[in-house]
Amino acid sequence: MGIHERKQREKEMRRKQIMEAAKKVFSAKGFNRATMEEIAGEAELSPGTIYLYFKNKEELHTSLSIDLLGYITSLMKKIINIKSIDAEEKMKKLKETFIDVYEYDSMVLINLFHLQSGETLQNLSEEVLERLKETSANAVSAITSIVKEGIDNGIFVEKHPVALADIIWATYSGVVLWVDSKRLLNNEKDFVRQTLETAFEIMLNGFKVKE
Amino acid sequence: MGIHERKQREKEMRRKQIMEAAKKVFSAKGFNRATMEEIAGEAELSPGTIYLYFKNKEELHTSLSIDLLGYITSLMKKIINIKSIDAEEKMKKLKETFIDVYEYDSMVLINLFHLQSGETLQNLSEEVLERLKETSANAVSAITSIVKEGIDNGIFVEKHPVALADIIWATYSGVVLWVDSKRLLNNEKDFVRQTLETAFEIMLNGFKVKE
Amino acid sequence: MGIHERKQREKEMRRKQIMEAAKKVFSAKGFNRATMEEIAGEAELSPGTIYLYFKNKEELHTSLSIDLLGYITSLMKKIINIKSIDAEEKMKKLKETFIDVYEYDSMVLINLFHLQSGETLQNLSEEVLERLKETSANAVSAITSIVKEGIDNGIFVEKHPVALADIIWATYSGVVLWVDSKRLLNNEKDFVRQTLETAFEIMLNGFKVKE
Amino acid sequence: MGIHERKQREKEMRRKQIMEAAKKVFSAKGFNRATMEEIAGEAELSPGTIYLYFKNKEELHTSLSIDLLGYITSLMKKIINIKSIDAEEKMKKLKETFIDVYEYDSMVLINLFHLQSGETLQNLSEEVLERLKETSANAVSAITSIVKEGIDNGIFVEKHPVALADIIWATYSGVVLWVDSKRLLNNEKDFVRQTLETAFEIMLNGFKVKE
DNA sequence: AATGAATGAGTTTTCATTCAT
DNA sequence: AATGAATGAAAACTCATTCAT
Repeated sequence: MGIHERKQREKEMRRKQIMEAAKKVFSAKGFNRATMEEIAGEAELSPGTIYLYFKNKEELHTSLSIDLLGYITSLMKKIINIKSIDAEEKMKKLKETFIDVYEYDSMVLINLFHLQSGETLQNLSEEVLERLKETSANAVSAITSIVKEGIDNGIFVEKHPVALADIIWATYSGVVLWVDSKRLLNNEKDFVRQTLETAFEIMLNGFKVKE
Repeated sequence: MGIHERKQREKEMRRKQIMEAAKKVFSAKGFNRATMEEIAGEAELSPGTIYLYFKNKEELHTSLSIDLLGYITSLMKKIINIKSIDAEEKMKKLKETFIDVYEYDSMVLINLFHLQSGETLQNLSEEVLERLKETSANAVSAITSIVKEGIDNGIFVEKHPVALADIIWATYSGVVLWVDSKRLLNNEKDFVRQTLETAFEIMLNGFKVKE
Repeated sequence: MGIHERKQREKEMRRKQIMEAAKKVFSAKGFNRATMEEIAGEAELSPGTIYLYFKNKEELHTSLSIDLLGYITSLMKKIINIKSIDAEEKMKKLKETFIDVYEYDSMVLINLFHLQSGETLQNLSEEVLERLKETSANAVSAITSIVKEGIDNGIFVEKHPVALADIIWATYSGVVLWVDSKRLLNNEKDFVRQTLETAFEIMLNGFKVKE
Repeated sequence: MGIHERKQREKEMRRKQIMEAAKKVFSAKGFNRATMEEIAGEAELSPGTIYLYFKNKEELHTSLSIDLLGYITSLMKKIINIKSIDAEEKMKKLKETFIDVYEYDSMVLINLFHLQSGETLQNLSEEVLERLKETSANAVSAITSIVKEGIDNGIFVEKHPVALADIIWATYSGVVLWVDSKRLLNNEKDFVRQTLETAFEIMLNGFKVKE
């Protein structure tokens, strides 16, 4: 391993370290009330250092989302590549993946869905926006390919695959946000898992061609 | 009309006037970048006056959402009370209402769905939080009653009515936010209408008991 | 009683009513955190009405002090006029009066002594300042006359009567403020009475010519 | 000198620089009319910087008082430690010290005595309040030790030493405030020095056991 | 590369006071 | 005389970001 590679790797580790700290603080305080100083403290670095790795607060925040989005997409790609099961089975696995991700990192997932806001998007740099678009498009296209397979095989109703993929994704984000807000408003238990289960069951049922 | 009633009415009009101005400014700038001074200017009032009618910026913002939520609920109640149609028809009308509301006031609707965030909820006064909870519960209970009718009549699958109502609402908010963010990210056209159409069609299909 | 006199009397009563309310609120909140609106509420009047009777907040506050100062002076004058006792006895009665006043209305008395601050004095109108000066001078002159009698009769040491009167007054205010602050700082019991007793005893002892 | 020590020293100097500026502005304008911006300007710093060193306006103000109080106490401790003189002589030196301090920094001294107000005390942080209590207790205890010596040696009357110390301190603050207010009210000359001289003479006379 | 002290623009909010009714 | 809605100036304070070291 050359000296350059080691430097590169160290740099990458420092980035992760900052993101890990940011995740904690954003989760605890929300975007507005989290301060760069606190994130720096959590990462055991100085505020100035964070700016060597991230252009600004907004982009640090968005980076967390992009990361998670990429991770979800990678999981979905694995599902797509399974040869032995059909689209309906893949949809079921998709549902399970969604639930796993929620349970693994609910706060960042919630942030990710909140990112879908004009106010936030307008403040991002061209570059990060580009990365976000790309990662987002990848996620949708992964879902799309599953849906397409279902339509091609005559299992799913004939709707445009992208439209169906959007609906899957929208339902995912909608359920996560909605049930979370019910939890906050009414001190209810966390019903995201059950609600996602039901939502995807209904959706899958709705997708299927009726004989 | 007594003097007291006139005063009361004037007061109510002033509130509306402020909310109208706030709606404009929040829509144009988003919550954070909107300033109370600008809202005051838009309402042709002084900043101090706003504070006679709303405790703070957060609550002014939330009031817009509560209002819209109450409006949606009132529309849903009308649908519920139609005697001549069954639950499936009512669901279709619900979808149409949702689309109408989106087209009538998309910005406030988007705000409403963004309200579902811990950061925002934590800053509200007990009183406004209570009003929000109540209005929100009313909305869900309206949907629930339609769903319940469908289940009772053997048209819809036997799932808990509240769960299904949550899914309807979550899908509504998810689609609105998701398609809006796609529009912002990719400069796409506004596909909310079509996507809602499809989403509700799929959902309705998924709700129905198969013979 | 003519109509004019009745009006006059009503006006005076309204003033008292406002001052009574102001006393409560200033005592509870301190000058800065007391608001005119709260005082108005306490007096069951509107804010505007207060301004018909007092030029501004500062003067309303000062009026309370002037009133109390005038009351103390009237008590002192009674003592002066007692023919049957000598200056030493009068000093003792003075001490008792001071203690009584403290116990009757400690908050206003504390305010009165805090009034001795450049910041406050600079904001008063010429007229109220004049009344304050006059009332204050009356108070000192009452004490002075007792001291003078003592010096003239050879009971008290030969110091200038005004200087001694100042010291009496300063000690009174100093003890009241100091012991009150100790009470606030250390949650001590209220030792003003005992401390005043001792202070005046020491002072009287110090005043007396030694044989 | 290590790098850490130099940093520490620089930090301390910056604090002093801010306090020096604050002293000027508070003296000229009084607490309420002084603005943080003006203090910052006077210190040739930005407003934000002040908040790196002092939590808020209130605490910056109180810090000035605590400093002076600590200084007075250190002077008193020196007096206590003089072996060659008795309590009566020490009391005389105490008086001189009090006068010196007044002449050295009358505005801060006046502020210090005004600090004795519930309104102010209630806004301080636990930490600063603690420091104030401690410094204040030290001051009283210094005086107490002188008084105690006098009582033990049979020179002073048998009163409780703390009570006598309170009276000394109360008289000091009372005279300073009272004479200052007379100066403001009546444009009189500054008679604090003379009045303090007389007050302490009287008090000392009063303290002494009569043969 | 890392630091962290300093910046200073920017905004909410308060409340004494006024004045049309 | 009384009201009380409206005013609007005024200021404390925060915190993302910079840059000299």
